[in-house]
Amino acid sequence: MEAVLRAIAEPRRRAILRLVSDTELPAGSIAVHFDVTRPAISQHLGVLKEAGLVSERRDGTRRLYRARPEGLLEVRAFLDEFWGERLEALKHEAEGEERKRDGERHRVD
Amino acid sequence: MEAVLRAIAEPRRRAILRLVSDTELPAGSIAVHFDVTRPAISQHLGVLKEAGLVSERRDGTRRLYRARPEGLLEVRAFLDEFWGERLEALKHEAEGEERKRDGERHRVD
DNA sequence: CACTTACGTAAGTCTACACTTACACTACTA
DNA sequence: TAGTAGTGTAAGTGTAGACTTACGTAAGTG
Repeated sequence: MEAVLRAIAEPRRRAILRLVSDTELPAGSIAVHFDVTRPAISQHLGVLKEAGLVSERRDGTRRLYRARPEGLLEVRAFLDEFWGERLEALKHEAEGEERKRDGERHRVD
Repeated sequence: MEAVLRAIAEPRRRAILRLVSDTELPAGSIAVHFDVTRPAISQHLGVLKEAGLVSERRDGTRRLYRARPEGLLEVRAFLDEFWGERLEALKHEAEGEERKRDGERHRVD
């Protein structure tokens, strides 16, 4: 739980997660999207993997990374734990407000 | 968003949030639950307030804190953003597994 | 007006961490 | 086998942050 939260608290790591959320990518391809060095990204990937937020698969000399949505389940559980019902209510309120304001259609789960 | 995640990444601050999740408490009463000094807790409360996760109300010399569930909406939104449907599916799977395993009844939202 | 209560804030310390450069390693290729 | 591509790891640096003690401050109380 703590590892997951600390992992996603870092903006660069959230960006990495977005990159591999629906595509499997080698470390190098991920690194080129950022203005920090490749080893820095490698370390971020290590943190994400340690937290269970990405999986690693080897293909020759490359290492392919992909997001592991299950890793976020405990965060979801934390949110539901003591604020579940209240958050649900607030979410629907917010969506209602938004609908009123801009007429956009929203998913209601 | 980042402020919120950084705030809840710290275990002590999550504990504080639990304390004031359904009760309004003065800073001192919160501090006695922990083995760190009162100023440390005061600083944690400052971080939580800055992140919008607690509200502060003054009553004489005391400051009463209460959790602000709305502060977690953006985290909820982050989870839904690119993993919404997948997480939903996984959650129901997990609940199904649990039900099979221990026979407990679970809320299905 | 002193004094106390209930706090926040300042300043300093120690550790965690995001980053860098340099190096090691593994798999493939001529 | 030598060389190259793709990557992790080691070691060092600078900064953020969680903590401490000491002090400041606003609101009640004799």
